[in-house]
Amino acid sequence: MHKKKDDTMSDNDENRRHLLDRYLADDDVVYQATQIFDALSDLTRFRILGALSQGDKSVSELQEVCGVSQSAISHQLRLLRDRSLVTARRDGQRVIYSLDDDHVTSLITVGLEHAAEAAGPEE
Amino acid sequence: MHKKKDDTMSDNDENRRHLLDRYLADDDVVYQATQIFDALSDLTRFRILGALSQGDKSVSELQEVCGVSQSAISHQLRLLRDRSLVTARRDGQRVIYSLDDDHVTSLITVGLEHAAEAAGPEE
DNA sequence: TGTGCATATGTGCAACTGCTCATATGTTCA
DNA sequence: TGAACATATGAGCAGTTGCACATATGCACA
Repeated sequence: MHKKKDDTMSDNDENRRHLLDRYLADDDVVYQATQIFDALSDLTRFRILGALSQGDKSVSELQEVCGVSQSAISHQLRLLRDRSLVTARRDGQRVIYSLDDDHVTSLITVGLEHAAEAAGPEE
Repeated sequence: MHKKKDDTMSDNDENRRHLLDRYLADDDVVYQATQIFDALSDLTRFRILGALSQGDKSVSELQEVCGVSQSAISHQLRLLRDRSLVTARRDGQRVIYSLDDDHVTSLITVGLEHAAEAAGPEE
C-alpha cells in the first residue's frame, strides 16, 4: 500500500516473490493451498468444477456431465460446499450450484493449459 | 500452431474460452490436469515443490524443509519425477532436484494467493 | 578396497477416499 | 394429503495413499 507505486517494474516482481516466500512459510496458508488442490485432484470433482466454470448447473445436470451416480455427485458437492468452493441455491425441486471462488477458475485454466501441453504438445 | 496468431484482441478472450471448453471435453487433458493437482494436494509434495520454486535443492535440504523421513522425501520425489514435475542431477554424493515445469510455479502462486485470502483475508 | 555419507527402493500397515446401496428429506402438483 | 421427482445423507467396503523401517545402491576419499 505505502510503497511508491512507480518504482521500476522489476521491484514489483521482487515484492511478489517475497510475498510468496512468506506464504510458503505459513503452515496455515500452505495447508489451505493443498486443500484446494485436493479438491481439484479428483476426476469427478474436477469435472464438476469445470462444468460450473461454464455456468451454473443443477445436480442432475452435473450428473450428466460426470457420469457417476447421483449419490456420488451429491457427496462430492458436499465436500466442495464444505470447502467453500461452490454455493447452492434452490430453484423449485432443483438445487443450482455455482462456483464460489474466482481463483478456482484460474486454477482450472492453468491446470488445463499445462495438461494440454503435457498430453499433446502440438495441434 | 497453425492458428492465426493475430486476430483482434477482443476475439482473443473468446478464443481462450472456446479452447478451455475443448480441453474440458477432452478426457485425456482433464485426467492430466487432475494428476497435476493431485501432485500439489499433499502437504509433503507441496512443500517440496514450493521449496524448489525458490531454487534447486538436494534431498537432504528438502528433508529439512518438509520435516519427514528421508525415505518419505525420496518416495515423493520419485512420484514427482514420474510425473515430470521435477528433474534430478547428481552433484557428487548429492542429488539436486529442480522444477521441470513452469506451470507448477504458476499453480503454486495462484494456490497460495487463494489460500492466503481464504485463511486470513486481511494483513 | 573399505568406510561413511547421501539417496533410492521394497515392504507392511494404518488411515483415508470415493463409490454404491439404501434411505431420508424436501418440493411440486393433483 | 399422497405420488413423483430431485437432492441429501448414512453406512459399509474395496482400493489407494503416505509413512516409517529396513536395506540396497551410488559416490567420495583415505
